[in-house]
Amino acid sequence: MPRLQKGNLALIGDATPESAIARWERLGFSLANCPVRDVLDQIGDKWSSLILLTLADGPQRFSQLHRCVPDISKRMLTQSLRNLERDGLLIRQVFPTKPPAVEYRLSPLGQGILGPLGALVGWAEQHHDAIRQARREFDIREAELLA
Amino acid sequence: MPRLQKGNLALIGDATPESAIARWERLGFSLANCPVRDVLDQIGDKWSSLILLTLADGPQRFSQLHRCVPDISKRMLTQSLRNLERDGLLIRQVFPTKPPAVEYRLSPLGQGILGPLGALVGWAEQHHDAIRQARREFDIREAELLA
DNA sequence: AAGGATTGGTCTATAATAGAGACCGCTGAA
DNA sequence: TTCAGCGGTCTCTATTATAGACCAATCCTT
Repeated sequence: MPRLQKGNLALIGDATPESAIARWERLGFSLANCPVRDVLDQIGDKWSSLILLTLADGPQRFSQLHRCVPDISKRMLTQSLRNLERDGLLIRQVFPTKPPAVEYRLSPLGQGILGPLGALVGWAEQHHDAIRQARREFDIREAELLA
Repeated sequence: MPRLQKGNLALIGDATPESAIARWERLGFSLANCPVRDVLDQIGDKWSSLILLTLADGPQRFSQLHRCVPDISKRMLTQSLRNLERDGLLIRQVFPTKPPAVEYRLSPLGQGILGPLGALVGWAEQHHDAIRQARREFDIREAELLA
């Protein structure tokens, strides 16, 4: 149920002349067709980006991935792999050996996302210290307010 | 509780000569100090990236943001803003008017993440159709298996 | 030949998290 | 007076994640 009704639209944009909705539309986030929410919500979850980065080094089998991403449960690994496969970012290939071996590897689409994803990871690494210091300072300020 | 004990470490790396742990270390994901998990888990949640992108256009007040990000609840908006503020990505400024006005704006750090984040959004926009088609095909294949 | 480990998962029970929406004191406008 | 908006907080419920048992088949060790 959308919280933003027609009746409110006229009221939007009190600080900027351009309305919020118009700004979203201009940026391509038309709610019904928003790549940010539709794509980033998937790969932005707790495990997907980790899996993609792990597969960057080459194909891996299920149990290998389970060991490579240490804290993930089998259930979440299965689920994340299914989502990534559904989005076409990786390919699941079953070898009919006994017992069957299952290999996961990046699709061309999945290879393609490594660029932007790597840039974000690079940024995170580069500013990790600054972020952690900001957290420490915030927590100190918060503790002072309670005291 | 980590699922990866010392006892298992010797068993890792059956397909590749390099062990999984060594690979993680080489990539900088030292578990205790992993920027991917420590940073991307925060900004990779459902709302934070949306908020950052909204603030890219300029400072916004609480209620403006609430209208700009249509489906978010006040609770989650407060929480997301607090997290982003704690990480030093945005600045919360209270104007002592009556009633007080609260303005949120990107910090220099927050401005900096717009680059990598924008690259990822750009990628998402560019490949949105391919992803949606992959999903359709996956769902069709799945339905066929059930039939 | 028995016991254990490994394969790729599924299933259930429980813990953590997200969301809906009521509520708050205060102010300005109708 | 009554209503809307401000910037939230609070509670209750619904959704989601996690831990961990379990599975059948196959191998290796003893």
